[in-house]
Amino acid sequence: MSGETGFPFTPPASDDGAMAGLNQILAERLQNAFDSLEPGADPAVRPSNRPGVDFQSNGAMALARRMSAKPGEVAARVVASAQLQGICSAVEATPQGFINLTIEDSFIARLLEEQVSDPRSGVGMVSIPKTVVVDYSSPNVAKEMHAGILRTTIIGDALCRMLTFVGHQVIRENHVGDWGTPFGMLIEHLVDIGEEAGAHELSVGDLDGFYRQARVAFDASDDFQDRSRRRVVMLQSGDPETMRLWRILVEASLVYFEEVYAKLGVLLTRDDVRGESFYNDLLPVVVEELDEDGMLVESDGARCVFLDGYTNREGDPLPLIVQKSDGGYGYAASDLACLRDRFGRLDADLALYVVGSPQAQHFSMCFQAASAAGWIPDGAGAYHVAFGSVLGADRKMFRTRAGDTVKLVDLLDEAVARARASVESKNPALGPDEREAVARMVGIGAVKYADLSTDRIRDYVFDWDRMLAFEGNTAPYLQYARVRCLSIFRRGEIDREPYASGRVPVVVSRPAERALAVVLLGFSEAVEAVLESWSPHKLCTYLFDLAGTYTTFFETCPVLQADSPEERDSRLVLCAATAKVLGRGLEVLGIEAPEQM
RNA sequence: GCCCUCGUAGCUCAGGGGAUAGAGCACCGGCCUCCGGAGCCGGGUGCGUAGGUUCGAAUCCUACCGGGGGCACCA
Repeated sequence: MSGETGFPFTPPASDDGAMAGLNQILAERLQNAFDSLEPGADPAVRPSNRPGVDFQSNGAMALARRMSAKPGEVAARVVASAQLQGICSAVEATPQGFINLTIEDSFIARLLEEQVSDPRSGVGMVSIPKTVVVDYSSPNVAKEMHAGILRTTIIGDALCRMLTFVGHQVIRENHVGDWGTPFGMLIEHLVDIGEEAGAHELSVGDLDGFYRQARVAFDASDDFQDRSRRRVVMLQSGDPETMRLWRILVEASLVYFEEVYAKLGVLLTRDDVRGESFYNDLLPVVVEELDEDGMLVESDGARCVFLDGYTNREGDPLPLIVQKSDGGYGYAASDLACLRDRFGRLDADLALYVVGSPQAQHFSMCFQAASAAGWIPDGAGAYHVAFGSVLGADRKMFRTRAGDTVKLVDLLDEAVARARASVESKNPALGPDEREAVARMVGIGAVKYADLSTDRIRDYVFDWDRMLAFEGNTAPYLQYARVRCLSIFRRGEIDREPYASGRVPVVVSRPAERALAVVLLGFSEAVEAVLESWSPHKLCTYLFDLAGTYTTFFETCPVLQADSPEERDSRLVLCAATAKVLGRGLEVLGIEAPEQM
């Protein structure tokens, strides 16, 4: 399996004995009943929006068609043989063939007690951990990290966290651009301004300034161009002095990257850096193996792989250029070497590429070529986790008012500054240290969540006011909802621990309590949904729904002033459980959540 | 020209074969001496167009329209 079409990978969750979601429990129970009519028939269990109904099974209608029977009768037969005692308080087969399922209150309560007792809030560990390589972020050495690097970094990081959470072995790969023809120019510029000045320039974080100056010198001087070209040759031949200068550039950039990653709060470290230079020695091997397989065709002096289904503007076959006519290697060679390395040396089961959608064709071709070359073993696969562009309010590429690309550090600093102002005005009682910490969590969280909460394939519109709002599907809203859950314990001077450990009985009687419990039980399935499609926004949608359901509960069900101690305790469990799920959900998205704000 | 992708309420977005398509913002009206008002309730002529598949289509297929992107040696 490869390419960007088709089902990406075996979904990792729920393949073990850990707690199953309600949906899954019902599906399993109904499966037997469906099997007795037609083995393997899909019960098609879905959440229901009918009043008083929790789930519905839609499988009887399709089955009735195949059996040439009446849908209502098939549904009735399923209902008659399904083992739902103790799980459902009401099961109704409608004449159209819907099966409406209402969960028994006590069953909900019992499951919730189990979930609360589980430190993982019901999200299981996979029984067969896979090795998943996640390629993300990939900034360029000696180039400023701009806002465009945000999406790959944030989405990739969230996926890494979730894969790790469910038990996979995750290998983060930061495919830093540290090699290629621009380095001739950059090194010569370093020589011109002196190493000390160069190091200073790079250390203050004005990487674009350095790059731009080099570019200007390159464009202005034939002599500089010649030197640059010669320098590229020296770099590629491993000239020691050139390599020393190159390392200065790389080192300065890596230090800078780590600063930005720390500010952003992502998992990437220096150990995850595997730049293009790493694959340098593998490029000739890639060419050789492709050649041995008879896959290489010379075209206009370049050595190419031609794949079915790809044509250029003229309708002629489009090559994947592995080796350019000048003997240099194209970036396809680098990505092919990368694939070969990840499935060969790293023994990956899955390689994810969190890269913008403009590169879809490139990856599609690379995956297909690597597959044809036999570098992707059976059962393994590569998948392009594509995403759309970040747009400004004008619907064009996100830029500063002056039209420049936005520096990532500036963007993050502004997010924190805006969050600080917001937190300051809304809770002046916070001490300065705490206020700063909260501002950081809220500001950075808002930026991340804005990026994660919409379908990654779409372009998204960057809007400070919307992402930092305390209303709507935002990080601050979720963080605040969690704070409200926690503040009840503080207000009541109640130790949270017993309520968050499953030792306190849960009773769901009021509709709002019941609704909240049912949503809480959907957490594991929300995580699964993300990993089935590499779409973090599905977890965001779930968390937003949870927060909204909690708010309704909070409005209609007094906790500290409940009618009885049992009711109060049960409601405290609901609060604790909501706080846990919100906290964990944000955590696996890579977003921190404060205790107070 | 070919390929990919997106098009859902005024705006920003969920929903991706199932019953009456949802949320936030904005706008209008109402509520609350109550655990954090950063609240709650009510208010809507909306699935780009046209066909097709299906018992059933916002969802799948085809064509078209509109936006974005890609299409030979930059990565």
